[in-house]
Amino acid sequence: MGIAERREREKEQRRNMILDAAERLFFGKGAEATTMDDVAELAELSKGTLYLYFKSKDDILHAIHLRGLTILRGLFEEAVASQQRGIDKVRAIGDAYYIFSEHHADYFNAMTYFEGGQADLGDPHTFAYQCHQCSESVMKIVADAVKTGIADGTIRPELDPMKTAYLLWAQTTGVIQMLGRNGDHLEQEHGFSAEDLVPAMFDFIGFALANPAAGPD
Amino acid sequence: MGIAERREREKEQRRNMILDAAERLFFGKGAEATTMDDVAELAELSKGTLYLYFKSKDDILHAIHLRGLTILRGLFEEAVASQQRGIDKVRAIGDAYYIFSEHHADYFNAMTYFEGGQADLGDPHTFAYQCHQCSESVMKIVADAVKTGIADGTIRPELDPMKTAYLLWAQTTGVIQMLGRNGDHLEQEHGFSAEDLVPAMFDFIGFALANPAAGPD
DNA sequence: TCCATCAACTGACTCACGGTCATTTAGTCA
DNA sequence: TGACTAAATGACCGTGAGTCAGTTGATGGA
Repeated sequence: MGIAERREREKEQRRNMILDAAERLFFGKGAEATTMDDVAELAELSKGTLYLYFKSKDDILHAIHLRGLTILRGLFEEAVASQQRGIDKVRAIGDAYYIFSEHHADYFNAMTYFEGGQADLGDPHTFAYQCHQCSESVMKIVADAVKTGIADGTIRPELDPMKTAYLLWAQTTGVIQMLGRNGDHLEQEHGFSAEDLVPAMFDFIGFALANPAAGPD
Repeated sequence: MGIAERREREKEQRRNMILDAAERLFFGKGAEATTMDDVAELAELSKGTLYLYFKSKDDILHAIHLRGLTILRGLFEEAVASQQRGIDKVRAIGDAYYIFSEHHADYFNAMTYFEGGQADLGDPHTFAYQCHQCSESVMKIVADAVKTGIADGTIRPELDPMKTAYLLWAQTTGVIQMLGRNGDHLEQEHGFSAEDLVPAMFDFIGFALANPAAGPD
């Protein structure tokens, strides 16, 4: 009876073991430098087997991306629940993002990996599609926080919530991405670090969102 | 006498012809989908010859990136010269960036191509190094504009010019990059386009920079 | 005019890697 | 026990970046 279910469970477990192996390698020496043979060896499987569980190397990367997004969504949900005023919710989301960028730096980099690669919407079974869905739901959390802020008067009413959510997301991602690439250089050339820049960015965003008609913080 | 100089000139010309060919292909069907053999064929050279002029495919991409940066720097210099007040200079830079993103969309994408690839500082002969130098000089233009704005009271004095320059750059790049990836999706899913979002972002930045102690715009 | 030199150029080759598929292994059930 | 099928294998393929031993042709001296 339960055989099909057990098989399903085992399949899921194996998929996760492959992901664990891939993660260790990708996070250790970079996704680019890791071959599918490397992953297969660490996972103690043949390369062919990997392709029974994932469509491609990119699919694995998307699966890891999805893990990161899922963690992030959880943090965002907590952040939103922890505050009352809309502007504070957005700020808390920002802080959560920052914490995520420190505690899960590897996921950040994985989430950054995809160059200009268009994810093909088509097949809902790819992890790329699930990533898309998940990041859409993350955007919704941010947009709702902005909406709350507009309703309670703490955020400028002329802002469009969804547009603002995407702006915040893209801006923040851009900064984090830049830090990953140039962080070391910035530190030794200009004397400021990621730990300086990210909070500065959030202050920045606070200024852009705050409704001047509202009372002080 | 002039032979060495002529050789030098011809070498530069040939390098540019290779770049022209590479650009046409990269811009036409994407850098990823273009092979070095494609470039060689269009340039009417053998593949081996390409490697006499460029260290690698990435080196060619960096050279194209450099072309884009050079154009951009010119636009930024004009923008800065066209305004008196610091805040207006920054705004003009933003507009110039936007114009660049429309009129030279291909360069934008090329500039975006580099995933998380650390440019090796080491060799000053690589185009990656020159790109780094050039974007450093672009940052300096932005930082100087911010500095001017702080001096004339139009920009919040507590901002660090260089830090702010990098923030503006990274945020803007993040937004443009996101638009390149998700632009179509945003349009048909949420009903707003790149043409809506980019100006919105600049307004955003205006709010974050403006010195409330200064008079109205 | 002829030859030595050397930079520019060539293209067949290597090698690494993502992805495939015919075949083998092992678990399940009548 | 044998038939059936899902899971796994690893030799193999195609592609594309990068290499290098050899060729070409302009230059400049004798």
